[in-house]
Amino acid sequence: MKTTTPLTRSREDYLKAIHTLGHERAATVTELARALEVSAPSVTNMLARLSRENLVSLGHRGSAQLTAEGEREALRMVRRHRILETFLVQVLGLDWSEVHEDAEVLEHHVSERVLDAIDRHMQHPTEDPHGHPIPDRRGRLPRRRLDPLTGLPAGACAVVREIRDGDRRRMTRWKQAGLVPGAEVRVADADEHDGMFEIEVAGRRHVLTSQGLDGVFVERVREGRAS
Amino acid sequence: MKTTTPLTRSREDYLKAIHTLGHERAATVTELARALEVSAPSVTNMLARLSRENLVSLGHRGSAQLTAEGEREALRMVRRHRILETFLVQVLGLDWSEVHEDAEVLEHHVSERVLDAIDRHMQHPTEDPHGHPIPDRRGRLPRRRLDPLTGLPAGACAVVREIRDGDRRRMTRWKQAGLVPGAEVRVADADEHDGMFEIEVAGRRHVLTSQGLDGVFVERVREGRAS
DNA sequence: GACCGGAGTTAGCCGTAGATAACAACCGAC
DNA sequence: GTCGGTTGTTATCTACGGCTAACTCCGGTC
Repeated sequence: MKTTTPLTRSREDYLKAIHTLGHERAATVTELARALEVSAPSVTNMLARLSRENLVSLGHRGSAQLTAEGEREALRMVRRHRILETFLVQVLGLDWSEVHEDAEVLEHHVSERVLDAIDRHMQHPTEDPHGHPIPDRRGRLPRRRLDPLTGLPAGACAVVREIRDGDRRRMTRWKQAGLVPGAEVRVADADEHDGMFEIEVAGRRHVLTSQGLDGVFVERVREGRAS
Repeated sequence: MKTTTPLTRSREDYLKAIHTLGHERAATVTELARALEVSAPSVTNMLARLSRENLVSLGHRGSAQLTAEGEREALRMVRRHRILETFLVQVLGLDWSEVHEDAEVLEHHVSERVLDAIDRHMQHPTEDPHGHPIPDRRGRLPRRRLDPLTGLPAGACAVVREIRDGDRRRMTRWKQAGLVPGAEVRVADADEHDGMFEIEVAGRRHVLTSQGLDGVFVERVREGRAS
């Protein structure tokens, strides 16, 4: 085993992107280029390096899958990112819709020591402000079964569990509507034809398109407590 | 005025080094090479760039002095560094003898927004854990007149004000001896010939060489309160 | 005033990680 | 089965910020 050189920022970004894109499946060059905002040749190039370094294994038509080691590194980054986001919101009082970019930078530069101190300071949180579970030090992540809010039938009740990082404006809108992790929602009306969605959060009604709700994940609840 | 590209990490390091080396005078290539742990040609090279960008002005034999703009940037980095060190110690509970390296990295990567939040969280501290004053947002720094502890005559009393970042082992030793900002010291004996120094801190006596005390700065106090 | 040594510079190289342009390979449609 | 568009690759270039080797330049000493 060679002396492990610390990963560069770029590598860490690629590994994380492959991880989030490739849940169970492999990530293609084009997907990665879009996700990382680089050109396709740059991706091919970097994938070749990561493959040489045994962090990814290349599949059909250049698609990439993480090796065990790559997966470990990716989860390490996910952990760092989520701890930092939680910190920025809980301790520094920043807004959860705007901390993503900062965490994105800091996750690459905070030392293990400082990260641990931050984690300790917050008493080892298990969820970030968007509701995502934080992997433990060994990279283990509780597997949950969540449904996209837009998949629920009219009348269903659920608790919001995760807001998957998307566009900031959308997140702000959701937040204003009360769609934050932990909130109870009732689907008042779901029209499959035109994609209109009427939901009730904390007693208030909101009408949104199902596109506009893409990224909100919930856990269904049996009985409807909201009216 | 051209659209200001943000400085790179390297440039920020050079500016800071020139600032700390060149108190009133210019910094030479060799000094910078040593301080930044790079080769002399690298320094010449970077100084040429910084000069082109109007951040430093070159003097006799390549020596560098900060321009007004360079000075502003350097003080910006000093401010960031000190705020971060204070944060690491006060909020995260890390040890003041070991936070330097972390602050050194983070000062380049923390966004203005996060830095402000940190500053706010600590209620705008004016001194870092080593006693150094923190420049305000406009880069102003209270000018103080401090004396090196080793410059005091036998019998003199003083309050420790600054510990200038040196070697970690030395800092730890000083800390164990009680030589921290705010501590009162009495010089029990100062032998100019052999450089032996006997000091009294918090009632305990310590014998050190004047070399071993280089970096401790104090403010003299008239009457000796310690016995 | 010649010479030596240290300080600085010049020339040319390396690795990282991007980019574009041009080519190849594959897939689906017809 | 051929064609067109999508997808990926190759070749080559760029910028940054390092490096070494080999020079020049300057300040003193003898």
